This record gives sequence, structure tokens and C-alpha cells, in this order.
Amino acid sequence: MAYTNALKKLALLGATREQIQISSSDFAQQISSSPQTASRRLQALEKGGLISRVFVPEGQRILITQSGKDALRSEYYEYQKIFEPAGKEIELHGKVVTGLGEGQYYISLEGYKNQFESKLGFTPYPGTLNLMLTDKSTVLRKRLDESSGIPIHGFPSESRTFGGGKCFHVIIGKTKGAVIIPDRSHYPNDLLEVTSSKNLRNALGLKNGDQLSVKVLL
Amino acid sequence: MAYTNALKKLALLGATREQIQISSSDFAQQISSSPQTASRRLQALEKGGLISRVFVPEGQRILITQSGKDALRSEYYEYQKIFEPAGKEIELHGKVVTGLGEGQYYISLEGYKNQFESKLGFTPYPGTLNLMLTDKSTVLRKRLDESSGIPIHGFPSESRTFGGGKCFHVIIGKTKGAVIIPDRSHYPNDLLEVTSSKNLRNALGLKNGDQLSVKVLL
DNA sequence: ATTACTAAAAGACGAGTAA
DNA sequence: TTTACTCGTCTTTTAGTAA
Repeated sequence: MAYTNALKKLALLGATREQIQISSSDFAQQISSSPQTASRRLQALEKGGLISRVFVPEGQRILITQSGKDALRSEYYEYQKIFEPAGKEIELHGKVVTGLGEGQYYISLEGYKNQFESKLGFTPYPGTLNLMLTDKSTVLRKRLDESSGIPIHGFPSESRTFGGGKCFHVIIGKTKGAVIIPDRSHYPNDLLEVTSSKNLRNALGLKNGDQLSVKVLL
Repeated sequence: MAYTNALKKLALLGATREQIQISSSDFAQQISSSPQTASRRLQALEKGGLISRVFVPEGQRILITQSGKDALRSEYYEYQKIFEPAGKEIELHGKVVTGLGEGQYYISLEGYKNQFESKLGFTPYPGTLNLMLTDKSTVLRKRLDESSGIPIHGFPSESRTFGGGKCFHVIIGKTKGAVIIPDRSHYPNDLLEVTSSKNLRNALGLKNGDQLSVKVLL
């Protein structure tokens, strides 16, 4: 994690999104160093797998790799933790959308329902409220991945095995509920599934497209 | 800015909010260094005015100063810029509140009105929509302080001088408008004043307490 | 136990140079 | 022009020691 500052500069130049073209001497100015040091930094970042490079006559084209982005993101999380009030809840914002209707099915299964009742303290209404998160909140939401939350265990049935997941207590205005995050690796990360003892759509008078913000308690 | 990592660690230990007690050797583990280096870092941070220290037999009590917090915040902003989509707009969220009624008065003054018309491209409705920002958005809003925005100049009148400020284009759902930020130093930073050509309350069917998110274009 | 000094070891830096 | 090597210098770190 020594060259994170150089990596940050590259990111600010847009290298998280697209290849940027830059020479060692240009980059030297960015990080206030000599071209030699700049060159060394880029070598080190490449060696560490944080960036990928292609050389062109005018310099090099640089793109930050996934693991580079991950490194930056974890730095970002640390600063978020510093400025997050109390550091114990995060606020997510999005608009109400129609879900896939899966929530209704899963929540009504005994294997899940019992766990929700004992671990969350309420019997979930059979049906979830789906929020399409804003870009900003999608980034924030990833912090839930880092937190263990309240684990919901999977269980086998006669025909198939139902996967596990985790949930978090959530407050929607004055209403209590929970966010459900399945362990499935390909779960869309801009979708937030919220459950409560009541039908949230009716209780809050929500319709598709309405904006809503929820406070997730870590 | 060399010891920003040590400062970050202190912040993560809670030293932005309260004095934390720590010894050099404890801190050494936090920053993966020897106690000597840890000690020197703390000295350097103190010398730089980023932290204040009180010595106790078991070690020292450390609190991050305002200028230390500022340094951290500007780091935070940089990471926000990286993960902000397109990096050109920020999303603020808050709830509708009743303003002081000042907006209505000021906007109708010729000296301001003419500037709004020429610089924003619309004639503002005499009256502003006031948003009480969430904690999260209050932090985000500070990025507007760093950006120059569209300057609104102050002007003298017969009786008094009217101060200047700046504004930013803003999108509320599908409606265009502008955020107005006066230069006054004691302007509350959790309040966002939004204007548009229409009466936003009526146009969007808003009432006090309603949640609303707006996209501010930097 | 601390903090913080001094001095040896390690590491990083930039100038010069080759490709 | 590049990138990236070597090499001498300077900075930073750690170990040891004192207070």
C-alpha cells in the first residue's frame, strides 16, 4: 500500500474508466517528483498488478486494473468511515421499482421466515420493496458487503437447496424493516430489497418511480 | 502531506471526535512501523498543527485539530471525485422545509434577477424551495464550496449593500433549476436553497417533510 | 512502562546514460 | 522524444540508549 498516492493521482486523471495516455515526465509533475521516480512508481504499480500499461512512442497508456480499483475503494471506505456520522448507519437512496417477485416467494418459505422472526423481531410481509439505488448509493451500498450483518442461513429442501444471505436493520422514515442481501454472487448491486412487517408500498403510499431514502444500521 | 496516512489511522481510531489515548508502541502497530517512527510521526503531526497532544504516564492523549480534519476531508474529496460517476454532478438528498422567506425577497430584486436570467437562462420564480440536507449530503455539499460555480455578484443599493454568492445548475427529477449559495460566512451548511422558473412545491406536489434528491451539476 | 535522542542500516531519490 | 537502468547522495528507518 505504499504507492497508493500515485495510484490515486492516476485515478483522478481518469484511469479507472479508460486508458489514459501519459509520459513519465508528465506524471512526475502530477506527483511532484523526478521522471525517474515517476517511472519507478509506474513500474511498481504494474508489478503489483494495480495498473496495466501499453507503451506508445509518446509515453504509455495506463489503465487501472480491478485490483487497483479495489485498493482505491478500500481507501475510500476508510475515509467514509471517518466522516460517516457515528459510523453506525448509512443512508441509501433510490427509487421504487417493481421487483422480480422473487421476494414474495422466498420470504414465505418456512426456512427463511423462522429466521427472520427470531433474528429481526418481526414477521415479514410476504413481498419486498425494491429500490433501484442511485449511483452514489450503489457505491455506499458496497459497505454492506464488508459488514457481516445478521446472517441468514441457507437450508436444503426436498427438491433443491436454498442459499443463505444476510440482512441489516433498516429505518424507512419512521418504519422499521430490514434489507435482505442474498449471498448469490451475481446479485445486482444497485438493487436494494427491503422487507418489513407491513406492506411498505401501501403503508408509505409509494408507487414506482418514487424516491425514497433508507437508513441502514450496520 | 506526507504523514496523511498516520493521520488517517488516528482518525479511524476516533481522534476526530474525541481525545484518544494511545502509546507510541500501540500506534506503531497501527501504522506497521517501529515505536520510534510512530513517535516521530506524532511529533511531525503535532509540529504541523494537525494534532494536539497531552502526555500522560501511559502514553499520550491525541486529538485531531481543525486543520487536521481539513486535511483529511480534502483527501476524502479526492476519493469522492474518483468514485463519483462522471465526476461532474453530485447528488444531494434532504427533506423539504419551510425557509425563512428570504429567498422570495432577494430573488425579486432587480440586481439579482437580471443576473439569474442571463447566467442561468431562466427567470426564477419568486420563492425558493428549502431542503434540510441529510448528514451524508451535508458532507457532500461542502464540495460546492470548493467549486467556483456560477458567480452572482453583490451590488450596492441606496440603503445597503447586497452580498454576492454563487449558484449551480441543478436537476430535480426532470425539472431544471439552480442552487443558490450566498457568500455569507455563517450560512447554515445543511440547508440547500433551490430555485427554478416554476414554483417547485406546486410543480412537484411537495409538502414539508417530503424527501427529495437533486443532482447538482458542478 | 513511557518519549525521544543518536548513530548505524536500509531505502528512496534524482543525475547521468543506454537503448 | 521515450523508458528504465546504474550509481552516488540524501533521506528515512530502526536499534540502542538515556531520561
